[in-house]
Amino acid sequence: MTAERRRATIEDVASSAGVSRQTVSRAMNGKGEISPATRDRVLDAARRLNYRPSRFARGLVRQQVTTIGLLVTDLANPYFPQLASAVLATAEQRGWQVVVSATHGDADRELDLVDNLADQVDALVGYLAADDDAIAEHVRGLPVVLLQRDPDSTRFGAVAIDLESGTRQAVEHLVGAGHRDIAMLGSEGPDDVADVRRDAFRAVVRELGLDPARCPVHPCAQSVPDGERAAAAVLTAYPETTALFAYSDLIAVGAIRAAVREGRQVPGSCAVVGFDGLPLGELVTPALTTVHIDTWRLGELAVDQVARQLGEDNSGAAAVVVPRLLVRGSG
Amino acid sequence: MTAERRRATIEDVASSAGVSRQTVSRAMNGKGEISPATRDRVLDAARRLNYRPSRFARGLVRQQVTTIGLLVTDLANPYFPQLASAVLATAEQRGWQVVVSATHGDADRELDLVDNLADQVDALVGYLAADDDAIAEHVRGLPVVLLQRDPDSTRFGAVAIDLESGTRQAVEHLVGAGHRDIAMLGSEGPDDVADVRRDAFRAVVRELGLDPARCPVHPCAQSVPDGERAAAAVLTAYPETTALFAYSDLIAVGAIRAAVREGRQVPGSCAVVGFDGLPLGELVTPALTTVHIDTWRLGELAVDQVARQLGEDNSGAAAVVVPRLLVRGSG
DNA sequence: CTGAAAGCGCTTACAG
DNA sequence: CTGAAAGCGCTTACAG
Repeated sequence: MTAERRRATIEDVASSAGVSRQTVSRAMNGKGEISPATRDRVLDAARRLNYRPSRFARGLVRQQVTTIGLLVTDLANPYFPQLASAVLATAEQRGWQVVVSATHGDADRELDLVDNLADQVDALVGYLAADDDAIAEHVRGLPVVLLQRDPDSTRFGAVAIDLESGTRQAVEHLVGAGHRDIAMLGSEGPDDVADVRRDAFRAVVRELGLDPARCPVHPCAQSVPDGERAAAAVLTAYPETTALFAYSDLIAVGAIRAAVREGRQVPGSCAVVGFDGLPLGELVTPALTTVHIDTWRLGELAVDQVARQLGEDNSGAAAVVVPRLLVRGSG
Repeated sequence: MTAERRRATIEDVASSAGVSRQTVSRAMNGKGEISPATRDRVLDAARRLNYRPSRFARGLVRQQVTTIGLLVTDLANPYFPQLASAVLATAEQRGWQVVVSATHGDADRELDLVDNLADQVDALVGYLAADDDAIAEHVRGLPVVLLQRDPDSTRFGAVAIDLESGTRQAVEHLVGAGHRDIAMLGSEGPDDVADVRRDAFRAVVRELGLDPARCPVHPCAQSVPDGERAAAAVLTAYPETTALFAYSDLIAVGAIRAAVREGRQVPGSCAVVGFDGLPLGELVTPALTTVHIDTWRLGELAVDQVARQLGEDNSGAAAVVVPRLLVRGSG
């Protein structure tokens, strides 16, 4: 007799217990209409055979298992764990499962992953770089909630982050502390590429009556070493700079380092303000002043919106997360 | 006409395109044996109806979608993201999906989550506190790989971390630097509760001929503030201590702070060595010297072991991850 | 190249 | 309390 490869089915349990399939079903699902003796006999057989009902057969007949796909760039990026955590918790509360997938920032891969997920889940939540048409083609009617996207910019569900408000809070805070030469670190690319963050910074600079020439914007990738390099470059090119506004905490941590290395006191002779509100901001010295994004709320709102799209719930809520300045030590 | 609630089925597409179900199946699955014209017509109808084949029906008939469940304590704990990331990446390479679930350290919940996952996945990977019998009762024959568990201590699959080797590397390093008064921070509980970490530390202390009385072990929960408190307590109770060996990086970061606050130079008058090798160790000042655990490898090995248990692969590999000391600035 | 039949493993009425 | 029948939505041989 060879080792049993095949998984036990309801039929195996039924014949082993000497009953019909629907009696097995009753026992497994804790329904009434079954004598305790029979139930025990069936449950015993099930245990003995390591019987687990097929999720496919079950899902096919009772249409109520909900699984959502969560697509992030990279879980190892400190921005995502809390968001993912919130999505998991909120989904679990509703009895939903969450399949997680990571694009690693690869735009081509993104749509492949969407394809895979679309086959296996009931809704998709995530960071998608592709445009509406491309997404639509791949999700084929699957409910979608885009993270960190202006709801007006897409026909899919979306949860926005009010970057402009966050930026305003940061810059106002710096201006209130007397700063007039505030450089921004972290625009994504060259000037002719649309960049919400850079635009928000410039708008606020104008709004507050600052001199744009004294508030340069420096491109910078999203990492500590890149922040370090960019900050060093800015402080060299614009030595009169007294404050650095970074568009992510990772960049800001690098900026603190660079400033210190350049002989600046932080925040005394060079304030640094970050953006994100990651826990790691509390570990550096001085602790990072930053615009905190409530990523837990972001995840919650996204799952709520999925629920609405799935028609289980109609409570409306503005799908915008407004960041809040968190003043710690660096600025 | 009310809005269409029901999802389109293969039958809907078939009648809309004027063909039979199996022709739809052929078109959707890109099989041959279909004329281009028919295929286009079917695909058009499918697109129009937002048709996505039911994953349940499909899974039922072709038994080959593999989904694994990953159970962690809490994704927001900095120890888990990289592990989760590795599991996702390794699973994706095999074309597997990953459902993630978090226990939040709640032992009761743990088994509930196992129940849920056991219904929906083909194998389970994770941190489980429950004993073999309890796990067995809930997984009912599901392949299981336990993380950070000695393979000899369980009849399930397991990937171990050689904590003793890591501890030895750390303590030998400190002894090599001249330290004789080395306190350990982070035993889980009182002396009569089994604790691999504490035992390893004491064994190494003895092995290296240190005086156990000069190498006390202080209990401490896994967080920065707790590390701070514990370190302060130790430095007060044993002022001759010149090195702190923390059993996690979070604790170690707190220890650095406490030491600095107590007027110690780190590492000059008080060395600090952590355990885990988290990225955040590079952000603190001085950068944390730590015993690095290759969590990426841990995740890979776990998924490999799942593959073996599912019988898809038989390449054997020792399921042990040996940590490596990473000397940075703090010790 | 296309369709009629059977079956994947369950659950849900419906009889008895 | 228990079982025979039908069906969930697909795919896989098998005819034609």
